[in-house]
Amino acid sequence: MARAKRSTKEKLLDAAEKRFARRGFHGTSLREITGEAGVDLALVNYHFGGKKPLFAAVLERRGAVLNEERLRRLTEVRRAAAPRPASTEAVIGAFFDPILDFLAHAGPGWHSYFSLLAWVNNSPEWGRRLMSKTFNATVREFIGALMESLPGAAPEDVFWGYNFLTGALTLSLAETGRLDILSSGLCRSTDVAAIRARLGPFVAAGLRGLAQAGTPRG
Amino acid sequence: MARAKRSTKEKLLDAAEKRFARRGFHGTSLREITGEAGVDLALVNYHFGGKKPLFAAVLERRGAVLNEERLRRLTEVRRAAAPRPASTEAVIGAFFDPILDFLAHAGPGWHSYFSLLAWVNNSPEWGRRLMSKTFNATVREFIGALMESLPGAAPEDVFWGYNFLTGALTLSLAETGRLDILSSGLCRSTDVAAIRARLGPFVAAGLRGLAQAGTPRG
DNA sequence: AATAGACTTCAACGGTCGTTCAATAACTGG
DNA sequence: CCAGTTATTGAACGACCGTTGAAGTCTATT
Repeated sequence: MARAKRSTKEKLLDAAEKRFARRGFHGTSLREITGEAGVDLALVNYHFGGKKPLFAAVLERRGAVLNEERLRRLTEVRRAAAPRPASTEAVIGAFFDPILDFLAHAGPGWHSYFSLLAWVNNSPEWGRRLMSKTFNATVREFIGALMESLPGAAPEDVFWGYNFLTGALTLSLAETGRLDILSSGLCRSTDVAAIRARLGPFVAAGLRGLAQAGTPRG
Repeated sequence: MARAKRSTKEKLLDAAEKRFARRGFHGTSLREITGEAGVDLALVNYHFGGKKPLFAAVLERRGAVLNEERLRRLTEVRRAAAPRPASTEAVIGAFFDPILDFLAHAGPGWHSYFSLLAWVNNSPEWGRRLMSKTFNATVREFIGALMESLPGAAPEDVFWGYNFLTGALTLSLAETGRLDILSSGLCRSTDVAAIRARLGPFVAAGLRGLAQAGTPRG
């Protein structure tokens, strides 16, 4: 075994990530989490200080990794295009591809994490504070890059475009299985390659369409 | 008072709709709901048979109204375009406009309902069964109409396009307030007119882009 | 080996949950 | 007005919740 033993904290984070992703914050009990982690109930409070801090820690752990990778790719596509601004497609790729790469090649933890992220992003209860705290700085960078890639587009249109973009991404990550039923099995919610092939073109075309439709208005 | 007194069932549905929309199924207690409704706790079980049946009834009540209005408009745009298929924009309008009209001109109940719908749609726990039961028949009609409006598009692309479309809609309905923060107040999550002006153009362009990008693949 | 500190265990606390049931009240058709 | 149904009340049930504190174990340093 080359792998070091997982610490108690990591066991708890992994188990919490998995359970929170499936049933949300209120639908998951600490006894479920500690049971799955094989760890005593009281250790949640010892290591994290409570249920809510544990939830926040789950979101933060991979969120930091995701932010770093996204910014790395954004810098890359910007440098490749300099001195012109990066294209809309390239910016979108830097935003989506880290997620899709982690989903395709990393462990099942990322699967749960993105499912949880989809849940949080649509939650009025958590979406505002928690998402903003972890992701706002990075997202603002990307929105800025999108504005540069769409000269003449109204800022409001780009903000709303980002909202639609992340909504489309979010529902794809939630893996509710509904698309499977709707398409009678033709499409599968878990098909990362299918998302990769389609989500980018969809939102790039959407953003351009929105920018063009919006310009004459202003 | 021209309005008839609300029945106990309606009071419970209204209160449950409001509370479930804000904190989800597990985050809302029956005592909260009955307290807000001003009725006795035991009446939930008397009238609905339990918490889960109440939740399903909340989803079903306005879902039936929404389905009816959507299908009415779909029939209308199809007849107006006959014998040619309805345009992608017209089909999308028949799908979105009932929601936006209810939001803009009907009572606050619809507001809570759509927020709840956004929550359910992204939930792995409820999204599959409950959404499918109430909405699949109608949604299949719309997907069929979208396919007719995009001749040559691969069915898989249209199914995925619908997934992105409904994801973008869903996040807009969730009203998490995150867009307000991201845009420093420039955009407001609750601005129905802003959604109406942008969501249609965005997804129409996205669907066309997806269909065009997909065709050479097949 | 002794000691200090970090970690883990166990049992229990008060509180809230969804649900149930017998009783009472309100309504309705005769 | 009465009988029979429907609706409402109030209290209570057992189960599970998040959190706590005291006691025990492990680890590293002296």
